[in-house]
Amino acid sequence: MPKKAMDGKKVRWTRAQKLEAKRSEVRAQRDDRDRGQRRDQGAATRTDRRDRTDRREGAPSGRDRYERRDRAPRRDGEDRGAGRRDYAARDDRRDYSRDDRRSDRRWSNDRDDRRSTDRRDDRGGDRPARRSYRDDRRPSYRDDRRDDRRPAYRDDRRDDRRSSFRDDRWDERRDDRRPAYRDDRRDERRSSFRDDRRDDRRPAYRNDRRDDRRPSFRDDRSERRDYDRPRREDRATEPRTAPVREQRSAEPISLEGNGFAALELPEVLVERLARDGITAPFPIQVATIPDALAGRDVLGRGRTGSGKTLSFGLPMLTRLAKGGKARPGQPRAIVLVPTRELAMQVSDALQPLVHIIGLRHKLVAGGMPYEPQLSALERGVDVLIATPGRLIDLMERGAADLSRVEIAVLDEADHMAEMGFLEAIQQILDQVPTDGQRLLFSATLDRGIDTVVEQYLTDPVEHATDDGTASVDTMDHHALLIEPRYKKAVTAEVANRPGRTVVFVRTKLGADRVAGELRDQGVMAAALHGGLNQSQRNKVLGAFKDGKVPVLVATDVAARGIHVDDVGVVLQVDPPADHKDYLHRAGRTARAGEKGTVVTLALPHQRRTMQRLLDEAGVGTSLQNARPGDDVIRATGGSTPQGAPISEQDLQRLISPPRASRGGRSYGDRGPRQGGRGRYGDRNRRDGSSYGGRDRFGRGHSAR
DNA sequence: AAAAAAG
Repeated sequence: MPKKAMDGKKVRWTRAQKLEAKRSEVRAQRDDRDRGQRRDQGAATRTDRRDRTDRREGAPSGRDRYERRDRAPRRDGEDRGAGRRDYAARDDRRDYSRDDRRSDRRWSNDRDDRRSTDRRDDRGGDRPARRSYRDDRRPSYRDDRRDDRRPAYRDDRRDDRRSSFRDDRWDERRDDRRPAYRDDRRDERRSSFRDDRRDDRRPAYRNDRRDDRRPSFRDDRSERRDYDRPRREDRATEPRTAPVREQRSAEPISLEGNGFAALELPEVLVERLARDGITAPFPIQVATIPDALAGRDVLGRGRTGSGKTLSFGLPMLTRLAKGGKARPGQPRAIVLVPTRELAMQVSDALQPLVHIIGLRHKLVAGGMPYEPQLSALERGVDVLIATPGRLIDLMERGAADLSRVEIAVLDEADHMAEMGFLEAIQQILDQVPTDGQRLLFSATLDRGIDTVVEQYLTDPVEHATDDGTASVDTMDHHALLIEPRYKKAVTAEVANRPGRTVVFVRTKLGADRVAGELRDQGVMAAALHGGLNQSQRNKVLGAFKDGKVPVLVATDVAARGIHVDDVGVVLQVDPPADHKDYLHRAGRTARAGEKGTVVTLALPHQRRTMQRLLDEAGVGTSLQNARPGDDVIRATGGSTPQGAPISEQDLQRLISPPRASRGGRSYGDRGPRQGGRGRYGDRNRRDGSSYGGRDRFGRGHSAR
């Protein structure tokens, strides 16, 4: 790590940075032993990387040079945020307000222009010029970014990963008490893969596809398989006026008075939206679309359900359609989202628009087969909608090269800026050309989001369509103080209501447990959490969207972005961790102008935390005592459940109807099918039993 | 402290 001083400048570090440098050195030595002479290569690469960053962030002022040096170790260290934090914490910089910094950044970018201008005479220094993607600029990027850099990354990471892997296995070998669910997950995953591939189901799908879809996109779809289901359901629930196909082509669509047309979006897009009954843009769309169309970096805040997907989707597609063609392995835009469900939703929402404007998109996320994603990339894809893990994976495989990304979008950015995610996001965004457009959307604009904003956004326009607190006018908030012994009963009463209910719990185990308890009391409920394999997740979510399962018991996987209409009540069985989480969870109801109720349960020992949380969230309510049967609960529409216990098998039968039944049936005709479990009953039962095992385990705990 | 994201 002392190699860092290689550029000849004297380096001043804070203590923390020295420490980190020391650690890195130790790591490097260890790597040395492992890898022999590769080290040199790696060192050279590091310099390279730094060089590039300097170009982006560089500014001639002494202060800024200091800052750069100050930050340098970050690039090599594990924690890339560390340098910046230190910097922010330094006494002598306390007066250096955020605004100042921002204007500095703008300045530095101007300088960036000048540098390029020096190299190339024909470029103006103003933003539009900088934003253009010209062929002759590219080679320089490629030089910087490719070849020698990537291997270095790969080595680093692989090393880390390998060691952690080793530990894992080691643990397993000597430890019989290994966490149950880890094992479960691995099993499930494996079996799901096998299922995916083995596939006697495939023929049925293919028929299905041939029926109602145009052949030109068949390629793109060939991987759908399991993911097919929720997609359709999305489409069915998403625009409430879900038009039937024939209706669409029937009458010409008038763009008269169409709010989207007024935003100067291409007619094809406006028309396509109108066909789904989307003619009036939401406030956040009105606010952000013009700026995004103009190519500016946008920082958008809006409650989930406020239409953020279109806010970035429309301008993104419009700008992409204006020119250029995706080259193999080089997407022109990336949309990063924190969860797979969200990725699928975004992909679905954009799909008709992407296609109608003549572009190609691809969903790239974990838990899905690689091959379709690889081949789509190879063919060339304009928009990549991705979760960070798989995208990085593909980058490392050399399948995705981000050096020609013109537009980068971060959805639910506050979540992405959290510990553990941030690093991945940085790794990805570091690969994206610095002069591209960046759009950042989130329900809240803090939680360390500024790190990302400062690092990657240039002179962003900020649009917020609400004040960031809970909206009291469309949402009723109840906070109930209950005794522990009533918790189960109150939960069931609130959940036992007509319409959809989302129940939030803190842990995965808790989700399984509560869902089980609800079913025991005769309330049809299913758990959704990250411990389920992808196909289970899809099935559960699909069944919930279908209305087959009215109660979804979820961890915070579902807190953000999951878009289901008509969720009347959000019930928080476990209080959220902080007021942001409260708002995110609450955002699952009262979507798109509808009414909704948020009920939060708190136990006596949680009373004070809970009240503080309510205040912070800006919900104007306070805790009230409640027991089963109280009026408060009646007021939410809940009632004491009377039904007979629902078994695990009943649930499974409901959420994963026999596969064979799907072949040849049309869109609208997808109720539960009579006639038993069919040929694949066995498969279902096998899935179910592994799930049930965990469930019982969880319930056992709850008896305590 | 938990959850999410790569197998």
